Amino acid sequence: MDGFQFEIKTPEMFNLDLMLDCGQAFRWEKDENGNMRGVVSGKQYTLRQDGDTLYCSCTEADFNKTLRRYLDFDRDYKTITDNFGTDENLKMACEEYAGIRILRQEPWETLCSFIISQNNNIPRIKGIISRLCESFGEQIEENAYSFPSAERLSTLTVEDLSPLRAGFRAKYILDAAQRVSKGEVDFARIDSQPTQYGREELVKIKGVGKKVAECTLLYGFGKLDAFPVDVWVKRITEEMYPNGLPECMKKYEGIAQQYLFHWRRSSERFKNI
DNA sequence: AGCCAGGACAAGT
DNA sequence: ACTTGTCATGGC
Repeated sequence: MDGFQFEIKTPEMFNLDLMLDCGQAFRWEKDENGNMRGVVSGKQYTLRQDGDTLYCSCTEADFNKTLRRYLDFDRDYKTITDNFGTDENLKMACEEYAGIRILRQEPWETLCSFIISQNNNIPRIKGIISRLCESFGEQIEENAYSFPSAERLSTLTVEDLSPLRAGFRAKYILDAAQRVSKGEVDFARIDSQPTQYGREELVKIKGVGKKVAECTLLYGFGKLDAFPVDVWVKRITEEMYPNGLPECMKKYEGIAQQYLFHWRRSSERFKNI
């Protein structure tokens, strides 16, 4: 495969396009060659999966340092999802969406992205985040920008953010930027402490409720027991698990959630045909 | 054209 | 403790 510096055999249960475009991250796009292009930790990457080979635009060292962790490359999803198999619903969901992994994004980008996601649709979420990076991030290539730091955003006003057209969320972004850059919300501590600590800390930010907090903990801190409940997951818990989540989800509620979310959502579209 | 979007918050029972 | 209206904006 030309244009790629490095290739590596993927583990089982690894679907690049699916995991990068399933509502966890909002900055990956398919380029003119059908490759996935996005920015991680201030560097642009182009990736492509053919069967069980992953092609990367970076060196092996760079892959090991950044992407291996970002893509949750070394986790054994086979064992985890096999264990989910004792629950019939979850079993079907895992089969249908096999290959989705939980990304480990940067905490600040994750928090900020999911603040923007509230009461919003994915195409528009992407647009707002894209304008945020173009306006206040650093240009790293011709058409690629880093995600602006909390420190940078903490110096801005809601008027400064008006070009984003983020609506009522602009003031939430600023409150988050200020608290995070001051260290009032301590990411290092959230990272090292149990999930419950992060739940209590993150909701101190204006515009961060339970859902956004759980998403940040799951997709930004790798807390796999975090369990974001949006409208779709709420339907699932009410319809299928009125007496609580099954035992087999324990410690991996967040992974289970990811499969169930897509499964329930696609079954809804099915109704309309 | 209008409904709704991977919610949060404040005010009201 | 639950329910309801409101919040900007624009995708579909």
